[in-house]
Amino acid sequence: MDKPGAKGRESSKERHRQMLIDATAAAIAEHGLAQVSVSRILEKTGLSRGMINLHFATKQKLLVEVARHYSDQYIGSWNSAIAAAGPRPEDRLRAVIEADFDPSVLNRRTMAVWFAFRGEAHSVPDYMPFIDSREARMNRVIYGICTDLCAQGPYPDVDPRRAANSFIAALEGLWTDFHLHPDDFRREEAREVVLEMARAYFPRHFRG
Amino acid sequence: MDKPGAKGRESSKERHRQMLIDATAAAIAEHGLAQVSVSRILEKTGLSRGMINLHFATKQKLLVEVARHYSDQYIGSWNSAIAAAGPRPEDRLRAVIEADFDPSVLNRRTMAVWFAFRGEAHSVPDYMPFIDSREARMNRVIYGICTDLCAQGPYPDVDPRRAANSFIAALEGLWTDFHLHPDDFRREEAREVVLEMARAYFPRHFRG
Amino acid sequence: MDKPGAKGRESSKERHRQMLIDATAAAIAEHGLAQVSVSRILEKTGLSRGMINLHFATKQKLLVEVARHYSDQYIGSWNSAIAAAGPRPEDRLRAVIEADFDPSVLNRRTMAVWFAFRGEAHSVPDYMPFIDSREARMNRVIYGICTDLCAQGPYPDVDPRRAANSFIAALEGLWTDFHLHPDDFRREEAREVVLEMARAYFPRHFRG
Amino acid sequence: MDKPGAKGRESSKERHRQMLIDATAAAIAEHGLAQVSVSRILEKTGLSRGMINLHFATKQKLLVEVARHYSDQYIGSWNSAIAAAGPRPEDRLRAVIEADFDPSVLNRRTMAVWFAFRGEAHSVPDYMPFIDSREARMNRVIYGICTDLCAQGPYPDVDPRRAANSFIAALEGLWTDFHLHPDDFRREEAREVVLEMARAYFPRHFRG
DNA sequence: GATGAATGAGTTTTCATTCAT
DNA sequence: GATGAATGAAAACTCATTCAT
Repeated sequence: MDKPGAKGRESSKERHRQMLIDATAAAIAEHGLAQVSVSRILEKTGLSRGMINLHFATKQKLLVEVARHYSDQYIGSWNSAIAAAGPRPEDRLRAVIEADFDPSVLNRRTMAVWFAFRGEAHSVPDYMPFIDSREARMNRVIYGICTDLCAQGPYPDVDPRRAANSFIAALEGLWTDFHLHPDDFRREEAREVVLEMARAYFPRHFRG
Repeated sequence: MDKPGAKGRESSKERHRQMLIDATAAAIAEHGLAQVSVSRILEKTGLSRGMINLHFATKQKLLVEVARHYSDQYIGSWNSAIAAAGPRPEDRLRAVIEADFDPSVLNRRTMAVWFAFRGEAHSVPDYMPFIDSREARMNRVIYGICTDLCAQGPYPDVDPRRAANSFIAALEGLWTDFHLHPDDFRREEAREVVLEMARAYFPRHFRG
Repeated sequence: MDKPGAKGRESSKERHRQMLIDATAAAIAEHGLAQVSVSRILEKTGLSRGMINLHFATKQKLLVEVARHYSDQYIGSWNSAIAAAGPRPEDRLRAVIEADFDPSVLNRRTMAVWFAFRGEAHSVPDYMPFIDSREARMNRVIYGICTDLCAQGPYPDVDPRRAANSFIAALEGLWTDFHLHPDDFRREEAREVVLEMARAYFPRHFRG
Repeated sequence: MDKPGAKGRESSKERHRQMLIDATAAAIAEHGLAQVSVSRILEKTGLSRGMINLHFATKQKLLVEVARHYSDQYIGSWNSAIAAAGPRPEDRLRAVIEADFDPSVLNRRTMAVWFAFRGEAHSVPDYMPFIDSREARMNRVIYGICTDLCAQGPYPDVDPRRAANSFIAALEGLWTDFHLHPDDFRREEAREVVLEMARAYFPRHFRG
């Protein structure tokens, strides 16, 4: 169908694209978004100067693709985790916590990228969709879980909306903690913190 | 003691310094840290080109002073809130929550500055002390509160360390929420979210 | 072996590099080293602003390359002159004198460059090697010549070390004379001055 | 005649003037003429920023005054040396040599200043008179000495004009040697080099 | 598709000079 | 006379982008 060699070229194109996205994330983690330059990205790849403009037209569009890439990856692993968890709300909450602290997501580079784009989200609106996607998804799923838990209660004093918000905020805050102090962060302890929150709100579901 | 006129000059010097810090914060909020340039800062002040280098030597040092300024301000208002709260742990926790959601701290510009510097904290280590100061203070105070509450319990299922971490994380996460969606943020509701957490952990202190 | 077109690009790169070195020397001669600016260099070439940083990274490194260039050129013509002179010390001394007063070396621009870098040699140590190379070479060769002449003497009153130093100093001093008063300088007369010195020290070799 | 205190002010004015000239020379020696800035001069004196413009109107005029100062000083010590030497040409030549190698003249700072201004002499014509003054004076005096020596000869092979030029050039060249390698320079040996030249030209006067 | 030399707008910084105090 | 904050032109350098090869 394609000309001979076309597939090889196609895949080298895709490979270059991916190299550039990885190198950009690395450069953000190493130098900070404000100090990322085309040269710094390229020196991590060995590719030629024109490459970014060839594949992404502008540096700014490459940055947007980086945001998209990490967002997609996060959403993907989240979806898998939820899908694998089964229907019980307590299992789903555990899955969500697990997913958020998984090293494939919660690692230095990913957090560096995530926090970098958040810092600029208002001034570069192109980044917003990829930041929002996390928030939206989380909101929906965790609110659903809390509603289910309350329904199975009785937890007369728990408002599912507020409980959901506190879980979301705590997960968010623990990411921040990791980002700022990755060396002191204890992943298992962080999970326990959120599970203990769950126990405080929903003792019947999380042992009581 | 001063030469005549020295006072007028002195105070205008200090005024200009402050103008530059304010303008820089405004520029960060408006354009993002990566897009802040000397020109953009100055056009907000009407001051002359050499001014930043005269007062701060370099743009980078001005940025550090901005970080310092917002950190100092935050710590100051926190300290006042705690000091005013009296000894009871439940009052102190309420004061802390109140302080963190006070519009003098939780507003667009301050959050923009806060999140901007966090994004670069690893690549520009000069920012770290001013970011860390918040974490350290919070940790100490909130852990103290939780310890007191547990001591006055009985809350056999609550670990004060973990409870403290979840409060810290939730406060942090709600700041993030404000930063990303200031238009949707409901300040009063956010306070309620944290108070409901408090009620879940410490029902006897926060009414049950 | 090269990609098509690479050769054309390559050679134009080298040509631009050379243009910048030439233009810098011209600017030094015209404005003085202290007044040489990137703009002044570029306006002599018609090249674009980024060119100096592209080819030399910094203006300072370009200046070092200018020093290297003139040093290399001087050493080269000196070596040829010595090589062509044959073994007899009187011929070699004549060749050395000839080389030092040759218009390819002793001309306004070259002297301007030479004296400019000497003026800064202590404060910009990068210049030193290129200034020293002249001194070292001269010392070695002229001392050798004087030793040979003395050996073929008898010149009981001549110390070859001192004679060599006086020739070196005189050649140096006549360069200075040219540099300061190029319009009054008489090249042929300058040669005669040194030859008469030679005759005073070594009458048997330089006719008596 | 003056108001009381006027003399004190007068002399403080003169003292400041002199401090600035000294500091400028020090800055030239330390940083090179091209790197001398008003700030660098002032930080050596502790004087206030406006001082240079107050005393010399512009930095450029201060530099000219530095050139004048060192020229005046050189000419002065030369004149004393000649005046003290008596009428005999061989004594006068000895005095001239002595004067040129005297540490009050031949020292790092003075040479740094001297060579710095020479480097810029063509591009800043204001420096020229102070550089030329040395050449002119030397020429006249040394030519006179050589003429006298020849007249008292017989030195049938010596042309007094050329002999004079070679002495001037050698003195010049030995200054250059000192400037470039002050650590290796042996003052006494340098004097001997010139005296041996004298002996070669004028054996009857300089013992043979 | 790929390269990397070239461009030039825009950046930060320096610095001689001015001038209100 | 003396001060030093302020100015703004000009400096060096950075860098995303272009485009001939």
